[in-house]
Amino acid sequence: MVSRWLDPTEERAWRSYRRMFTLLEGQLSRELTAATGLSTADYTVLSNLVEIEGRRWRITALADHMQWSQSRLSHQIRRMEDRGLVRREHVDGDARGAHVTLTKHGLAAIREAAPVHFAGVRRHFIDLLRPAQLKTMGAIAERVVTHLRELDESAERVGG
Amino acid sequence: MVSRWLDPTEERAWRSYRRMFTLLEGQLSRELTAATGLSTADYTVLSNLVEIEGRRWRITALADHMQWSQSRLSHQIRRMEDRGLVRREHVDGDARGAHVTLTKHGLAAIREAAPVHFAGVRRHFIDLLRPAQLKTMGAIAERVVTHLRELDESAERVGG
DNA sequence: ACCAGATACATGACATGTCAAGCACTTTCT
DNA sequence: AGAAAGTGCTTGACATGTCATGTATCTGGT
Repeated sequence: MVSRWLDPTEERAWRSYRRMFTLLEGQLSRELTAATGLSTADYTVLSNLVEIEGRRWRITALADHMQWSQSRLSHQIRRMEDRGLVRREHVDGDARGAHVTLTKHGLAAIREAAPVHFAGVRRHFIDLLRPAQLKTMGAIAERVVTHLRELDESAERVGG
Repeated sequence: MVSRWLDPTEERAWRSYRRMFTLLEGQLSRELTAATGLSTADYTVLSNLVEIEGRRWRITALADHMQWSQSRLSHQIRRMEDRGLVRREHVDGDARGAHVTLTKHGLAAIREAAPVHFAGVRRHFIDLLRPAQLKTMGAIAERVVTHLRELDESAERVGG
């Protein structure tokens, strides 16, 4: 047998967490796409764009912020640009750089999609949980995120 | 502004949960691949195969169990078969069907990979949390999973 | 026995992600 | 100023996932 490196409570936490993620991700993504034609990736990019001053990001900064690889974002933006959701603009003072901004179409799309998205998050996650559970969920996730960030930083100091 | 469909506690729970997943998934997957050459998908398939009597699954049953689409599993198995990790076998009494089983190589691979995987899960997740948090994590995930299953079942009754 | 569906699985076309490399421009150091 | 190294972004090749469809087989009703 290969298992038994986790005790029952641990195994339950881990397995059900994984299963939750898979199912939840699928459900939200299906609902969003059915209602708006946007993929989760589209939605994430648009929602990041709409949430800042000027609605304009440097590509690398946005990739960092989203924890996406720079190349992933570059591909994604190309596809979204092809569909008229976003636009690249040149950056004053750095001819290498590029800004991404929303087009009118992109702005309309995110405004239509956001309620759908939040309704799903509420219905399939938030509203199922008691306030204390929500707090604990936040605490758990922040603990793990902090740990992984520290790991990443110390790896950077060592590796390069 | 588009946000404000979630209050601060809700938003913290949701956002940090998403961020946790992204980072954790990435970390575990990198560690596993670096140490063993297996992808997370490979690992999941192998670990499901090794955990049952006879180490043999019908493809559809395995796909169901893993919550994967049948076609996804079919593609995955083809690739793993090419690398000698699994093998398809015909099923007595149903010429349409196919079993998947581990090869010797696949069995060796999962035995080598499992400790690596569990060590990562421990280090980057389980051991960061207090017992009460683990319990709550389990309860949260089970609540969500139950809800999504019910949703799915009622959709099946209506849709098809 | 026969035919109309159901089932089990595979496959092709296409969307998306990763990794390594390529380009063009900038900065730094002398 | 000029070369080396760094930055910001794109790109191509390839791995992986989805969706629709294809193919073979099986089942149930007549």
